[in-house]
Amino acid sequence: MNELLALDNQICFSLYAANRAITSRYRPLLAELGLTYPQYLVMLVLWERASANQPTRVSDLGTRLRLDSGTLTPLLKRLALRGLIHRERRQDDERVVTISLTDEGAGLREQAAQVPQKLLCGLDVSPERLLALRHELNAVLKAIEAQEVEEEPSG
Amino acid sequence: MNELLALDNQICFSLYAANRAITSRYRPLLAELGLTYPQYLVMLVLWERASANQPTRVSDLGTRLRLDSGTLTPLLKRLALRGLIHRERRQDDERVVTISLTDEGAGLREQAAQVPQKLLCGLDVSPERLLALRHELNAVLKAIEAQEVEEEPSG
DNA sequence: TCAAATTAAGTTGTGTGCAATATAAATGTC
DNA sequence: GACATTTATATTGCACACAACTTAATTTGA
Repeated sequence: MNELLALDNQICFSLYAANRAITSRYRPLLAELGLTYPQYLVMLVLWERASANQPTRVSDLGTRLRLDSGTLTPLLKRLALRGLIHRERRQDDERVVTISLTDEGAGLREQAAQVPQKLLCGLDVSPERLLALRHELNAVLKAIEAQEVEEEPSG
Repeated sequence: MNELLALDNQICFSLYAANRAITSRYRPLLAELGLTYPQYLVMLVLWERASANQPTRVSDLGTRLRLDSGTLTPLLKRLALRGLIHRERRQDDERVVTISLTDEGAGLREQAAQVPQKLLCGLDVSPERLLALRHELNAVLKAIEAQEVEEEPSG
């Protein structure tokens, strides 16, 4: 009876289960917008950067979302197929693909603005508590990522 | 600049990123055992139930891990192929498949017992803080799942 | 008792994640 | 200026997740 191995004592399982549970709450709301959850995250980044007039490369999305091209390339192709974004090779550096919003993609933001409230209302956890949880998660994320840099001192 | 839509203000993104970050820390440790992360979770449940002499059905794993047969069936086939488990249709109810550990599967527990410590040491977050985070995550998970039952009162 | 409903697991198809590798363009170096 | 190195993205292959559907066995109930 190794207590350390008990499923309920694994922080990783709590994260795993909570993440999937939250995602499953988003799914029907995002389906109304015709988006999957990772596609929604990509759109959030694009909306954010567009309103700051920042052009966005595939690698910018990767850095922000911690995703590589193996995930992003097909996802972006689907968003392009849906008419929400443009993918364009940059003239002065043909290695780079620039992602920009179409009018439809930019317009979708208004509908998306409803999503966070819709999700929170009906969830029996106070906003303060969620805020605290978010801060804790970010701290753990930071600690893990700091460790990764530490272990690859390939400078 | 809709603050509600800012990526950094999305609890869901913190969960998503932290979950993948933690999982990526597990990956090399579990690779030594020849397990993926979801396979590890299944083994945790099997070890736990075996030490309590509880037989385990596919649906027991599904309930505990919140996974359906579409995920579990192929995963369990891979574990069986690896020689860690047996899959057997129950005699008295042929709809049910019982999962049991092979000797090798049971023996793997000793190696797995090293995993949690290995993961925690090197992570610059205090155990107390992780414990608090786990409790918070479980509370949110419970709130979400309570809501699901509430919305499907199909009794 | 026997057809309808329910239950348990399996199958199929789509969309991630991620490792490994490939391709092509730019950069650095001699 | 030719060649090795680096950089940015794309491709391939595998393993989840999950919705939708199928199959087969059991239970229910008129």
